[in-house]
Amino acid sequence: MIIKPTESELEILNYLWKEGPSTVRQVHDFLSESKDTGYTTTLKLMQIMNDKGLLYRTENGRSHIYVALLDEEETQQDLLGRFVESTFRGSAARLVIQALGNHSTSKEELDEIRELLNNLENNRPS
Amino acid sequence: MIIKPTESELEILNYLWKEGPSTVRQVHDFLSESKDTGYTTTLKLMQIMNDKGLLYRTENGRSHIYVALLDEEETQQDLLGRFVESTFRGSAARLVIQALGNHSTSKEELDEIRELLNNLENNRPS
DNA sequence: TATCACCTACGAATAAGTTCGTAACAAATT
DNA sequence: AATTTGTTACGAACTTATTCGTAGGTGATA
Repeated sequence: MIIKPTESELEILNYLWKEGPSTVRQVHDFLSESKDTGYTTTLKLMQIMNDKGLLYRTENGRSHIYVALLDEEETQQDLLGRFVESTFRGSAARLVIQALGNHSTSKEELDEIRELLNNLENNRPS
Repeated sequence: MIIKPTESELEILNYLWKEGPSTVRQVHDFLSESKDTGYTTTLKLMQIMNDKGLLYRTENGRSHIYVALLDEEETQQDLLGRFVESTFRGSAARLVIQALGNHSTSKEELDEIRELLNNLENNRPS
């Protein structure tokens, strides 16, 4: 799937990835906490996403239950690639350095990253 | 400056950050290599960016020389913050892991990251 | 001097994304 | 039975970004 979800679509996908199959009502109630848009806006967006093939839905009484059809990691990977390209002119290393330097990260996460770093270095000659 | 440059604006900013003060012609010639749009499109974009305060320009004979008014690192930082939020639900660590795992990074860069990691861990109790 | 090349200015068309109002329907409540 | 509540459908307005055509000017060239 080579689709780039829009900003609003991504918010919806994030909810579905985290919470699993959900109704428009559930998605909207969540989005409302941080956003000030009407119910029909969320509804319309999810209908469009359904048309585009980003979501799949099944009937459930008088409402629908929606599921994300895009894979979370795959989508993140794709967006990350574009972002590195457009914002860091292709340098993933510079992005990583800025990300680590300016966002709080737990010791566990830092250890996980260090582990990854060791693996990378070992599997890479030169 | 709390401005979010658009995709096209960022392309122009990237050129100006890298190459320094430039004319529309220079910017356009570069963008043309990877994009298929007319000269007046680039011109219009840079005029709009000038109006918005993203660029500053000085007269130079019958043409203009443009300079980026946004700071490169500051802008990257801002965009990175948004990106982590929208695409990785706020987890910079997950972004870093995906970035390191899927983009080729040189040994020198890996070392630099490791160095940074050590500093972070030292300056962080718990 | 006439033409050509290169520049700016800017209105306007196009495209993409977002938002909402209204209609229609069914179930639940009074 | 009438009203309220919650749902989908969908057209249309609005907003933002991108793109280009055309006009107008100036200097170099034929």
